[in-house]
Amino acid sequence: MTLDDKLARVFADDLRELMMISYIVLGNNAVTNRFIERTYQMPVHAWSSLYAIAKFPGIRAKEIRMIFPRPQNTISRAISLLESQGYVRQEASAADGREKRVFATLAGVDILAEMTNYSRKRQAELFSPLSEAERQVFFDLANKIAAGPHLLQSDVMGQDDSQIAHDNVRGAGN
Amino acid sequence: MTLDDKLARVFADDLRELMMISYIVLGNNAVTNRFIERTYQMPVHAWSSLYAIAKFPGIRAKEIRMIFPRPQNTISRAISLLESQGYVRQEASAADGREKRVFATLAGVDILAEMTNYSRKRQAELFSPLSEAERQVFFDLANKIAAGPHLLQSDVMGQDDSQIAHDNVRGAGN
DNA sequence: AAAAGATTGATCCATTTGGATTGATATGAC
DNA sequence: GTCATATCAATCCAAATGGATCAATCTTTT
Repeated sequence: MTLDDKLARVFADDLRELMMISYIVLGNNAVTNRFIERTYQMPVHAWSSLYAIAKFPGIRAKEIRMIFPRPQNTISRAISLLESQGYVRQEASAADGREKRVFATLAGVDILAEMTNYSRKRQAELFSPLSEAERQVFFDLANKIAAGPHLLQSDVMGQDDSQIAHDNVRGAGN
Repeated sequence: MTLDDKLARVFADDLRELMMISYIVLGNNAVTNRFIERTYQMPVHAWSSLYAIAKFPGIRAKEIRMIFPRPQNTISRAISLLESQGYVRQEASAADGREKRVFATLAGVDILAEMTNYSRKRQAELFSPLSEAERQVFFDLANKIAAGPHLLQSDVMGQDDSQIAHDNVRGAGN
C-alpha cells in the first residue's frame, strides 16, 4: 500500500475530521513556523502576539493568551522578546497595578506589516484549492465550531484545570 | 472592548481563515494533549503513532511521519517509548536492512481502542455545532485543502528543506 | 566492483516548552 | 481594617522539541 493510500484510509475512518484538521494545521505550521523563525528571528508565538498587540493597542497579556490559546508563560516570554527587539513597549496599567498594557512601536508596526503580507500570500496559497464561495462556506462552518462551547472546555476529556479555558461564551445561545 | 469583541474582530480580518483554523486546532490540542498525557502517560505523538501502527501493521517510521507531519526524531522516540511500554514491537525489514517494520501488540491494540473511544467522543463534542450535512461539507472542503499541492510545499514561504515535505502528490491533477 | 551519493532510523545537544511556583496587587469576607 | 482568596504576569526547572549528525544499509555511477 502506498503512502497516499494510507493517507486516504486515515481520512476515511472514524476519526477523519480530527485527523484532517490536525493534518492541515500541523502541516501548515511546519512550513510557517520555520519561515518566521528563520526570517525574523522570533518564534511564531511572538508574531501572533505582535499581531494582537498591533490590532488592539494596550491589550493585556491575558487577553492575547485567549485569542491564541497558548499557555500563559509562552505569551509572557513572547512579549519580553518583542520588547527586547524594540517591537513593543509595556506600560503599567493605571486601573490595575498587576496588569501591563502592551503597545506596538513603529518598528513593530513596520515589521508586522511585512510579516502579514507574507501570511496573506500564504493563506491564499493554502486555500487556493477552494473557490471563493467554498472558502466562505468553510470559514462559516469553522466559525460555528469555534463558537461552540466545547472547543476549550471538554466534557469527555475531563475537567479542564488548564490555563487555556476561559469564560469565553462566544455563540452561547446560538 | 471585551474579549469576545476582540476575537470577533480577529475572525473578521484579512487573515481570518488562518486564524480560525489555528484557533480551533490549538484549542483542541490543549484539551486533548493534556488528557492523553495525564491519562495514558504518553505524549500525543505516541498515540498518533500507535494509531498508525495498529491501522497499518508493519508500517515504517518514515511513513508514520508523513501521515502525521512531525519531525523524524519525534516519531523515532514515540516508537521507542511505545516499545518500552509494550504496546508495539519492531522487526527488521527483510527487504531493506535500514528499515524496521512496526506492529502493535495485543496490549497496544487494547489501549488504542480505549483511546480511540475517547477521541471519537471528543470529535463528536467538537463538531456538535454542525449538522451531519454540514460536517460532511466541512470535511470535503478540508480534504480539498489537504490534497492541494501547497500544504507542505510553499512557494511564498521559501524553499522547504525541512524533513516534513515529501513527494506526496495527493490530488495532483485534480 | 569500488566509490560516491542517498536513505533509514537513532542519537546528540542546545533551545523551547509548559506546568508549577512566586511575588505583587486586587477583591471579598468578616 | 485585617485576613483569606483570587488574579496578573514573571520566573523556575524538569521534560520535550527539533535541527543536525551519525552509523548502517542500499542505490547509482563509472
